[in-house]
Amino acid sequence: MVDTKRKTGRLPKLTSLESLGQAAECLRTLAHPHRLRIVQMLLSGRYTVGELADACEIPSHMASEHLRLMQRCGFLDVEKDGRCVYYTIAEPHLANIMACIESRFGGPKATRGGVPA
Amino acid sequence: MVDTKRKTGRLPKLTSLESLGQAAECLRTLAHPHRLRIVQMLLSGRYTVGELADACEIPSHMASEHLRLMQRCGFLDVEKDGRCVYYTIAEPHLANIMACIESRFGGPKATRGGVPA
DNA sequence: TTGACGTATCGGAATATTCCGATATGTTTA
DNA sequence: TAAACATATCGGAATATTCCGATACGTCAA
Repeated sequence: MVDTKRKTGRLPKLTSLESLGQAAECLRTLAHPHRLRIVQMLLSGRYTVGELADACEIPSHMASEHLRLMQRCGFLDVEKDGRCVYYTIAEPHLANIMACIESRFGGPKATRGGVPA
Repeated sequence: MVDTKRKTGRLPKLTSLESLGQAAECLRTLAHPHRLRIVQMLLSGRYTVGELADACEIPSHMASEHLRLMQRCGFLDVEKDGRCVYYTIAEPHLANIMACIESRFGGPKATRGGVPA
């Protein structure tokens, strides 16, 4: 049996497992190099599917799938203009998380496993 | 062909896809409710495998697997004492990312999809 | 209308992840 | 020594993810 009160009183304030499940879902949605680049692009303005696909060096129908995924979980908004579709950031917390990521992985050089100089 | 200079000069400073790949790997490692809870616990001190397993309401051999995963990618450090194994945070950036996550999902109530009141 | 273009969707193969039971290792106590 | 304990590892089933080709949809120009 799980004994959660074996040593009560010393535990930190824990986020509920349900909320952590939602957080994990969001992190999984973000956890892809092309989707991270898309978010990084969109944090500086709006772009079309084709522009984002070029920036990620992938065919546009794959960019479209990534964008749909991120839109469905509330990260992005859509705006149609003629035959172009513009995506924008909808979830403001993405700026914070991206800042965390860039502070650790930001440099153009990889610095694999170490802290950027 | 990918034409990256179709509209030069307006792109934001982009992190290399290689670095974003590493970032995505780290995010995937973090993207699990039990692992998030483990990190949240360890940010307040050191705990044994059994204590972390109890906090996650999982059998300890599963906590052990999560811990090994996070240790292998440099998130955690290990310290043996008798027959107990204590884990601690090794990657200081985890505090930042966890703060981002808590600012969005922090409340004990789920507030599914909305911002905590 | 036709054709080109930008975007979106579908189906399937390859791969990765999660979870669990069984079992193994090392440590302490009797 | 044997037994109990804490932790770790292995093998496999169920599930999820990623990627790709093919194709469909809506819009615009000729």
